[in-house]
Amino acid sequence: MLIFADELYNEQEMTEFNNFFKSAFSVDNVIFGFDEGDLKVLLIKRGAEPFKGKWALPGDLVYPNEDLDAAAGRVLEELTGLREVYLEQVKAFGAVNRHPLGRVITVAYYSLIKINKYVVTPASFAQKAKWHSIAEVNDLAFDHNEILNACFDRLKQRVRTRPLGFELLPPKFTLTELQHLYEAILETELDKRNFRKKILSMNLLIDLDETQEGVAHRPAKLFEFDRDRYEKLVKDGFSFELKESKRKLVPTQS
Amino acid sequence: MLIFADELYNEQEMTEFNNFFKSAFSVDNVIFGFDEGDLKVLLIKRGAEPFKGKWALPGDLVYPNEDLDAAAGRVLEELTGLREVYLEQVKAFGAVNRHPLGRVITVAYYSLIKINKYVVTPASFAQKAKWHSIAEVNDLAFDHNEILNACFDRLKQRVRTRPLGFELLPPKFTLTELQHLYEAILETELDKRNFRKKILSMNLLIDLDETQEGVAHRPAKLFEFDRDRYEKLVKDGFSFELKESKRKLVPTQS
DNA sequence: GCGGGAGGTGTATTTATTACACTATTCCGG
DNA sequence: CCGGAATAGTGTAATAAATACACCTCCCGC
Repeated sequence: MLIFADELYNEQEMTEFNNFFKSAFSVDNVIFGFDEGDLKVLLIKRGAEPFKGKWALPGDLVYPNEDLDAAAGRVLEELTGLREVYLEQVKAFGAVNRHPLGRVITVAYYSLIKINKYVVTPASFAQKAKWHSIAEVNDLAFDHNEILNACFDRLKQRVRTRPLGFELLPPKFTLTELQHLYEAILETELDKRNFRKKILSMNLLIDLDETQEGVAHRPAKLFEFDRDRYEKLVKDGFSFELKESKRKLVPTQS
Repeated sequence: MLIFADELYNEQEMTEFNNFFKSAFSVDNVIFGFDEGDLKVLLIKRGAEPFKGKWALPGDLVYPNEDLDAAAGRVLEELTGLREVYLEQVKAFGAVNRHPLGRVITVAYYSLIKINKYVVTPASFAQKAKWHSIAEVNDLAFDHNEILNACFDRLKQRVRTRPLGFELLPPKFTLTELQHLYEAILETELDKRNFRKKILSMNLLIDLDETQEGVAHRPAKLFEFDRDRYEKLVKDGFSFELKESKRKLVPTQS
């Protein structure tokens, strides 16, 4: 059977196809948070087969009248109560045998949330949700390790070129906290002076003229992300797009 | 009905789900080629409703026992006869109404082929396949404009950081041809001297000590992509990964 | 042999990245 | 109230990368 081109997508083919081929699509959401200097991911312990007892990414089948992005947002909201957070699709995973019970293609998303805003939801599954340090995650259900890695890689890439870090921090933060966040995401150490120079040169931080309280040392200044200015820059066509320095294959245009 | 977490993915739910919700998934493939100084994309004229007579990306439903990537490869091979070409998944498109006849989630891929290797296949649909200059594509069927744009953006991004251009050129090429290719992909002009300096500093080109023939001017030297060296570099952990220069948010590590 | 046409080449300037170490401020305990 | 612990905060010099820019070369065909 060749379904192709002209034949593709006409009604009869589609019905036929559906009749002999049961399938479903789902979304899986890698929910990132940042706490205690560690990048974390929210996992759910499976209470049923397959993979009963294993940790898995939160996910769900996509509803008939639901856009793909909406499904990912719903998973997030049902689990955390949060809406309007940063959410980005990464890619689809569709190996034939990725799901032991049937053919399920899943689309992976990641989201960035302020972990202190996360409230344990009353839903029954919530008690089985738990934050895991990204370094300590191992052996997830299904192909979820692969999905997690893909999402983490995407986050690493994004964070270098767009001011995403702020999505993971409370509204007021210190430069050191911000640096630790970047270090956790990039899995590397950064030079303090260079980091500050770079971040401040973006002009996207508002100096609140406030300082930390309750610390046993010189308190750090607090900053706020200037979302308005960021959005204005983006709207005016200012690009936070990819430029690279070393080993670049093509000269950057001026 | 809440299908979630614990409940998610068990057999009963999946069967139920399938019974009341007919759906399908497909792949669409943006096939890029380069000819006459222009970046081209291979489109198919639809011979049936919906969108009869409109140009569309080649695509197909994913077969039951076929990995997602394999489906994309099959679409490419059926259309062009080519295997083992560069093929990369970009993302999934899953708006509820993206397909007028039902719920179809599609996963977009792009591939890079040497256009002169493309042979018109004997299949019936082949006569309706045609290369279009990317600048002249407009008003495709379904959401295929959006898909094309996403794939083109991804290609632009990739070509800056990985030596992909060679996939689109014949085995032997001149530096000017290579530059024109990059210009077509990046939609910008590049400085000849800087481009050559950069490309040659990669050390991924083999100078064949041959020259063009049959041109009415000084013939250019021919080069070949050093695939072995490239693969060795990748294997040895040399990274062609993203680095950016201007407006970078985080200092690059040494 | 000369005119057309693309091929090929180098340097100086500007900008970005990196490396690097000490002083400042606050809290706390003795 | 003094000293120590702990983190905050700051600048400059060296290196590396990106950019801008113009002329001579070579081959063909007439």
